[in-house]
Order: sequence, then C-alpha cells, then structure tokens
Amino acid sequence: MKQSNLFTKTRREAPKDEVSKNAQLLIRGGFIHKEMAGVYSLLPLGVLVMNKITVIIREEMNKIGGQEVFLTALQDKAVWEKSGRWSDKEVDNWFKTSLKNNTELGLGFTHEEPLTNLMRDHIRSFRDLPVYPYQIQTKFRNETRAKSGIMRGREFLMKDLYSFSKDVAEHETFYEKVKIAYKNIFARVGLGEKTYLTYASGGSFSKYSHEFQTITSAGEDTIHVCEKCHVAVNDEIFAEMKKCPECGATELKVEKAVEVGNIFNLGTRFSDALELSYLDSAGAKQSVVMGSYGIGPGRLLGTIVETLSDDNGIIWPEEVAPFDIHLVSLDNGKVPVKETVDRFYADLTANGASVLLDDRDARAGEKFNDSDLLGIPLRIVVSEKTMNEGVVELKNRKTGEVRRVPHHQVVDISLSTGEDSENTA
RNA sequence: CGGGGCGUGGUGUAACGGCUAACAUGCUUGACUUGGGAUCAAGUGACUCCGGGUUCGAAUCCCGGCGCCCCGACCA
Repeated sequence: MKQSNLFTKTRREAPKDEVSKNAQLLIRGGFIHKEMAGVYSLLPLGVLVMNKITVIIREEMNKIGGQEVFLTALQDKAVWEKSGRWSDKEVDNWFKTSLKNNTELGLGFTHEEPLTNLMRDHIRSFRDLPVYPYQIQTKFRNETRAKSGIMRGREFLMKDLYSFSKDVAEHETFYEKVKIAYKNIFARVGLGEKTYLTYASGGSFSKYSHEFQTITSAGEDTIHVCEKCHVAVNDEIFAEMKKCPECGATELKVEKAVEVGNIFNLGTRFSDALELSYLDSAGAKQSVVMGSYGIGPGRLLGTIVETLSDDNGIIWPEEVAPFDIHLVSLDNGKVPVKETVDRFYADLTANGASVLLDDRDARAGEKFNDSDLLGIPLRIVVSEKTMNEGVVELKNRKTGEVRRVPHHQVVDISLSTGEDSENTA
C-alpha cells in the first residue's frame, strides 16, 4: 500500500504515561492506540501484524488436528456454577454484568466451562474422541493492575486450544504434540532462541504444567534456565526441584521472563463437573480427560517488540512483519524516480511480496527514521543517486547490511532475501 | 487492594500565589531544499482533568472526584 494513504502517523515522542518499550514503539509507529489503562486498540499496521501472528498459530494448531471454533464472550452463570468458578472468591478478576431482567452474566476470562458444556452435544462415544477445538478471541480480566504496555491488559486476544481425550495415555501423546507445535510457533514469530519450555506448578492434576517463557527484562516471572537442554524451571517450583529436570544440572542461570504460552493438564476437573462423559467399547461410562493450551497473541506481539527492537525502532521478524518490503522513494523531480518506483512496486507485488511504498513528500531523513521505526525487514531506496548508477539500495533492517542491486535484479534479490532470513529465523 | 508519584495546546516540557500561560515539536501557507526528522518567514492550536474552597488575585495552596504511571500483593 501507499504510505500516503495510511491514515496513521508516526511520532517522535511516546506519550509520557507509557514507560514500557513495547507500548512506546507501537504507539510511535502507529500500530496501536491506548484507549485506557490496559486496553489498546489495533490500528491498520497493528492489525497486519496481529493477523500474521494468528495465521501462524492457526496453521500450527490445524497441523496437529485443531478445529477452530468461535465462542461467546457473554457467559452463562449457571454453567460456571457447576464448576464452582462463578464465585468472586474463586475468581476475583471476573467482569460481570447483567441483562435488563437482572439475570447475571460474565464476560469470559477463559472458556473451559462453556466449551466443555458445549462439547456434551457432540461427545457420546469413544468414537467421538479425541477432539481438539480451539479459539482465538478476546478475553476480559479485571486485573487489579494493568502494566507493561500491552503485555498485561484487561482486554486481550487469546488463543486457547482444548483437548478432549479418552484416557491419560491419549492425552499425554497429544500434550507432547502441542509442545512441538508451540516450539514451531515461537520459532516462526522470531522468538525461538529466547523462549524456553519451562516447568511450572501444575495445579491439582499433574505434578507440573509447562509454560513457554521468553527471556526479557520486561517479564514478570523469574526462571532458572538450563542452556544445554534449552529448558527452564519457574522460580515458583525451583526450591523444590533444585535442578534441570532433563540433565540434572544444578547451576542454572536466573533470568526475568514473560510467559507467552502455557499447557495444562486439566484431568477430569471440568468434564466431571459438567458431566461430559462417553461410553467406551464395552459400553461403560468414562470421564473425558482434558487439557488446555494457551497463547496470547497480543502478549506475543508485545514480546516481539520488547525483545527484537533497537534504539531506532522495531525489528519485525520476516513472518510477522506488516509488510515484506519498505520501498522508499526519494524523488527530487530531477530524474524519473516515481516511474521507477511505481514499476518496482507493481513487479514486487505481482511476485507475491507485500510492499509499503513511501511516496510521501517528505525529506530523506524523516523517511529513513520512519522506516527504522516501522521495522519492515527489507528497505529499498530509489533516489536520484541510485538512478544515476542504475541500481537501488537494499538495506536489511535487522543486520543493517546494505547492498546495491541493478534494476533488473531487484525483484529476484528482494524476494530471495526474505526467504533466506526466514530459513535462518 | 496497600504504598508512592503525576495530570498544562495533538505530543514533550516550562511558568515565585501576581503582566496576554512560555518553549520545542506537530499541523497550515510560502520560500529554499532533497540520503538520516535541514533552514527561514508567516500562521494554527489551551476554560491549565472535573467540582468545590481559601485569596484582592489560583496552573500554582486546601478538600473531594476522575484518570494515568511506578513498587508491592494478586495473576485460570
């Protein structure tokens, strides 16, 4: 798209009430708008990135048998009373409201109960299992303190996958598959290196649960990292575990980290409470074994910015960047820059690249600064200078590497540059 | 929810209880420019968060409300 058509503006300074790097850069670049504390709207650029993230998540979920559903935000009190989680004593971050006739409703902070209840319509026999529905939608939590920009809000996008299995063995097989799917997701969004499978307290049904923690000073959690095994132990259980659960090493590195995903064994907690059962091949009634697997796409977005930016702005990984290429036109009217840029735009787009064309009537410095701030992986500059040499300038946002490429090779080289970095991500 | 800090043009800041609330940036117009937010000129833009109070006089002091940030507690 043409940058002159983009209604959002970049700004030099972040609002003073934003301290976190993720919100500062995302606001300065025009990706998000703060509505109130802990509540952010996505602007066009933010939507582009968020869609990239959710597409990756969907692909990986579908690959392991996930089936997407879309559940309601308004929640039925009666369903939650069955599991005992309607009470404010059990769950203190409910947003609750009511109908005109005073019937109480909740705004979903999670969806175990309604989904389990819904699945009763579809699970009768062992032949109906296993099944893996998932959802990507807004959750509401009345946090006593929103903080860290978009990392901990009161309204946020969440992906939750739920597994319904015949027995513990079947559940555990799937649980391991999710671990791999999650690793794929974090690698694809550019956080693979810094994200650790982390052992954490498990609740009532298993000794441990697993979190995925990304190392960043903006994180709220403390983890003990085993570099050798690329796993970590959450501080909350480290006193008891004392070592790497995989190699037994006791000298672990203490890091601040943010929880970007978690996988949970739910056992039969919800299936029993909501009477979700099936008949086995012998005709006997059995409890369904459940698991839940969350990733917060919004928190992921914040974490990417938090960990992959530099002093000049954001550095988007290839797969989540709002555009593949930032085509910057420096047109002084002396040589036909515009015609050339338009041709590259058409050619690149025709070959499948998404391109943001900076066609604004602005000075080079402003355009370069904006380009760095927006963080599109590849910048192509066309100016009088490059025109006179019959080349364009390609600059890699991440490495800073600059190459001059003859006009006839621009499309090929630009597209392959993207693929290269994708493979090494 | 406990503690602390803060609310001034769109944004970032300044202003002893006392002149027309200042500066930068943004935005508009023009000039000159065209490879890292250049320069010059002229404009635009604020009931100083809201409501009370003290005072001859309040952005400034006091009370209440609302909002925002930070630390802690909490976080399926």
